[in-house]
Order: sequence, then structure tokens, then C-alpha cells
Amino acid sequence: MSSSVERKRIRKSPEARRTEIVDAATAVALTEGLECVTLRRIADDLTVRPGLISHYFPAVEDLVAEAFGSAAGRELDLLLPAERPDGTPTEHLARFFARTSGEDYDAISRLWINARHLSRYRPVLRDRVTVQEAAWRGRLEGLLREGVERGEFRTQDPSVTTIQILVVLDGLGAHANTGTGGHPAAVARMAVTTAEHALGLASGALAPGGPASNTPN
Amino acid sequence: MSSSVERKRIRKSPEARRTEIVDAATAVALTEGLECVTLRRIADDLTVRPGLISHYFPAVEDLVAEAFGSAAGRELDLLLPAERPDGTPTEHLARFFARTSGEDYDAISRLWINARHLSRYRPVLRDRVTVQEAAWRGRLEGLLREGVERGEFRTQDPSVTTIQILVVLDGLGAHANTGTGGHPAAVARMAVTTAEHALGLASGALAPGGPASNTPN
DNA sequence: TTGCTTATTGGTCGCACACTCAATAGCATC
DNA sequence: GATGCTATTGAGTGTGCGACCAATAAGCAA
Repeated sequence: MSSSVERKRIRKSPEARRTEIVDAATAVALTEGLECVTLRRIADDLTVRPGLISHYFPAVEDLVAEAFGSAAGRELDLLLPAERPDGTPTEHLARFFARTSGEDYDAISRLWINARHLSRYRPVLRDRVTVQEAAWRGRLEGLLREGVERGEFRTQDPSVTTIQILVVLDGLGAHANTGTGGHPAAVARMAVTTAEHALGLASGALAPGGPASNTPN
Repeated sequence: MSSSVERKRIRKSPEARRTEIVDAATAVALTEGLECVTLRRIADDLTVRPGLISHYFPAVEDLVAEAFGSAAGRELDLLLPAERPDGTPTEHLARFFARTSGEDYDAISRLWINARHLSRYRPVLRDRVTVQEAAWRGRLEGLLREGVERGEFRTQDPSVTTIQILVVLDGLGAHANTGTGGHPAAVARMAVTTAEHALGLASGALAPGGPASNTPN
């Protein structure tokens, strides 16, 4: 029973090791926050020496940015898949709101707050945040435009409507770290209400249960 | 010309020194962020030894929370004075939006993002944030209720409307650290629009220039 | 003027961080 | 099985942080 203080080295291909590092960093970023993405923390997670992390990311800031980009990008793919083989724009948008209203989404809200704040001090991260904001905006705007084309949505300016929806979502997410309980229903449904109103939809058209559960106000 | 490495001690009353420290911390929090409120930083600003700050705030976290509370409280007094000797609720609300839309307000948006994020790790700060959120909500709700009483505003639930307005404001402020340029007008005016809609006011009633500058959409 | 209270100092400790670099040892290739 | 490339280690540097505490002196009161 050699109490292994000395571990056998495991030598991996740069690509494999790199993605391994980024994945670990992404997990830490999501669960504990971007400031916990440190050389030692990630190295410990991978049972590896800190120097190795430095080898792949000479500046930690780059790894932090990568972790954020990875997490945000992955979530966006869940929320609004690039390919939408089945389902109408209305259905996709309803699913989008269902997910952004779920409790699991709190972790993502926290991540965005985290990233937006840290952007103040870390230029590389700031750039990544800007990129992701554009990606989220673009993906949602694409969905809205398709809905307009198909005659499901009605809005003068899809790009403005997109931002309006995202602003409300950001506002609702702002309290992810401090919010004691939930908001009143009328507040929790703000994003959906805003979208329905801006897209000329009937009240309840984007609600979780579908148009059936039309609870006015 | 004694290059004073050794400074003469200046002994102040605990109250005076304490407020001096809090004021310095508040200034740092507003300009550089809450994580820059450190023993050494504040001590340097006051040309005093770090130990002295520790003497008044044995745990730095308390000073950080105090700095946030001080900054947020002061801003709230500017936005929505507790005493409103003159002016109608409509006028006060219009002024509120004028200020929250101004560029100076970016520093406050940054502070809120900062505090909400840091709340994740610092319980004392989290409590302070909760207190301030309640204060802001309370003050705005008071104004809305008065407007309703006077027949200027019309809303079923002033407390819900209050939160809705604040959510939009938070959403707009979320990008204070990353926002490249300004939003399109329809987005920038979202808070005002939301309020006008929720309070049964004519479009433009709360706009910066007053009801005259009624620019539809 | 003397004495006393206590605000203030100076120094120190331990910790966590990013970053650097020569030495080491997997492992693919021959 | 030997060889060479390079992924990985180990050890160390310097910085900034919060916290702690005995010694000092400012300024008030007697």
C-alpha cells in the first residue's frame, strides 16, 4: 500500500490535455465562480501540477475567458440549438422561456453576473463576454425572424425585440445570488409577457403549459 | 526639508475617524470596485497605517458592506428623496428616469453588478444588498402609491409594478461594464415605456423632455 | 505640569495567487 | 530495445491579502 505521494506521470496529447483543462475550468466556473478558476484549483481537480496548467495557458486570464466562453456557448446550444429540425418558432421560443425560468438556470444567471462584473478588470474576458452576447442575440434574433417570416410573430424590428427580451431576462437574473424566494407570478412571467406583447401573440401563447393555460394578468 | 518618512500622528475621535474611513471606502467602491476596498488601499488614501483600519473594522468584509450601503443609500437619496416637498409624483418619477438613464448612472450600475456578484461569497455584503434592494423598492413603491392616491397613476398592484420597473432597470444596467455603445432608442427607453404602460400613462408622460416630446415607438 | 486613556503605529505571520524554468520521464518512432 | 521529442514535474520567486499584537504617543483631564 504505497501511500502514493509520488504519482505516475500520465502523458497525454496536447489537444486531449487542453480540452481536459478547459472542461475542468468550465465546471469550476459554473459551480463556484470564475475567480475560483486558478492554477492550483484546476491542477488539483486533474491531479496534476499547477505548472502544467501554466504550460497550456501562460496567462490564467485566457483560461478564465475560455471557461466562460465554453459554459455560455454550451448553454446557448441547449437554449437555442443552431439547427432546429422540428418544431415551430413559437414552440422553440416557449421552450426557451421554460428553460430560462427553471431553477437550473440560476447557475447560468450567476455566471453572467460573474462574467459581466469581472469584465471590469479583465480585458480578455470582456471580449469573450461581448462575443457571447452577440451570439445569444444573434441566435434569438434568428428565431424571431423565422417566426416573422412564417407569419407566427409580428414585430416591426426583430433586432430591437430581441434585445428587449434579453434585457428583461438579464434583469430577472440579476438577483440570482441574493434573491431570497421567488418573485410574484406577474414578475416571474415578465420575460414571456414582454415577448408575447412585442411579437403580437395572444397572452399565454408562450407560457410553459402552452396556450391552454391562459391565466390573464 | 525633512523628507518625511515619519509622519506626525494625528489622533481623531473614533466617530470622526470611522466616518472618514467609510467615506474613503465608499469612494473607492464607486470608482474602482468593491474588491479594491482593502486595508492597505484605504489606509494609503488616508495616509494611515493598515492596522488602524483593522482597529475600526476587525473584518474587512464589514467595511466593504458598509461602503456599498453608504454608496447605494446616498444614490437612492438623490434618485428618490425621502422627503418630497415639491412636485407631483409624475414629475418625480420622470426625474428618476432621467437620472437612471444618464451616463453618470453607469457607476451605480457597475456598483450593483459588483455587489450582487460579490454577494455570492460574502454573507455580510449579501445582507446589505438585500437591505438596499428593499430600500430602493420601498422608496419607489411609496412614490407609485402616492401617484395612485392622487389619481395620476393607475395600476392594480403598485408593488408588482415597482418590481417590474426595477427589473427592467437592472437589465439595462447589466451591460455597464461591457456595453460598447448605447442601445437603440426603443431599448434605452424601455424602463420609461414599461412604467408608462404599467401606470396607465400616455406615452411620453415620463420622457426626459416631458410629455411634449412624444415620439411614438 | 503630570498622568491616563486609547488611538495609532510598526512589525510580523500565514496564506493564496500567478508566473518562471531547469530537470525529468512518458511514449511514439525507428 | 534504444532514441528523441516534449509533456510534465518540482522548486522557487515575488506580490498582495487579512489578521494579530505589543509598543508608542496624542491629547484630554486632573
